[in-house]
Amino acid sequence: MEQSDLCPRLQKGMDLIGKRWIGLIIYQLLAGPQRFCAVQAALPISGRLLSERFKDLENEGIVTRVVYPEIPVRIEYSLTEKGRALEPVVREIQRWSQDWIQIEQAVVSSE
Amino acid sequence: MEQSDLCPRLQKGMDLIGKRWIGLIIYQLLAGPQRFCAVQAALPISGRLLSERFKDLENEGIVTRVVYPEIPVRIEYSLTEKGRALEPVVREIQRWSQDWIQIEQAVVSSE
DNA sequence: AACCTTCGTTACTATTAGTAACTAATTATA
DNA sequence: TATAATTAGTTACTAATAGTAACGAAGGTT
Repeated sequence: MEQSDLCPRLQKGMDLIGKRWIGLIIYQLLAGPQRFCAVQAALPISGRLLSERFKDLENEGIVTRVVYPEIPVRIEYSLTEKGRALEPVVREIQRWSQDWIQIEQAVVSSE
Repeated sequence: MEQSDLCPRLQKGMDLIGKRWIGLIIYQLLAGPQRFCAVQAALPISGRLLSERFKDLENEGIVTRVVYPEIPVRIEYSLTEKGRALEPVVREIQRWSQDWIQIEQAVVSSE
């Protein structure tokens, strides 16, 4: 494993979106800032991993975390400009999925 | 982990491209049909995983595997129509990476 | 006091990734 | 004839990541 002239930026970008849950988390946040439990409710992801992913995304400058010291504390996650710039990527994945992925229906009986 | 009304197609699509190496393998094959060792030489991926990923991609109908019984056997992997349809996704990831990812340069000294 | 909510963390198991050595078929080289 | 080389993998093993479940802290409510 010692190559190559592969563009290191593309490599980093692919590593980022080629990581479980990242795409769907960004898709969720494209709908607007959301709190932890809202994202968790929208996706089949556990709290442990969501917490880990939010930290990664903060470190990458894709997501910001804002604390509102309210009744029970409210913490909102939202996309930065860098994060919103991923919208075309998500849109293209969405389009491809609609065009090329079919859902297999459970068939009860053909009688 | 029991939700939601998330589109199952998008979920499947995200699962697919949100898997390590998949994006870069497709990026490589967009340059044209290639043999196993060429893809391996172009990416920092081991034979074991590349073999596994090609099998997955064949099962998904994204890649086809053609055997040419030549001098040493030649086996070429290429994208199907479904695979080529991922080009816009790859292009958008490429564009985003160019725009938003910077490479940290190693600095020897500032003297 | 006992319980609820939100936003996590900790501890543990299961799955996936990475590394290295090996195989089979054929061909080239010493 | 043995030795090595190439292609396309596989096998065996270790390391890293994901998934599950239970717990914790900081408040508020009953």
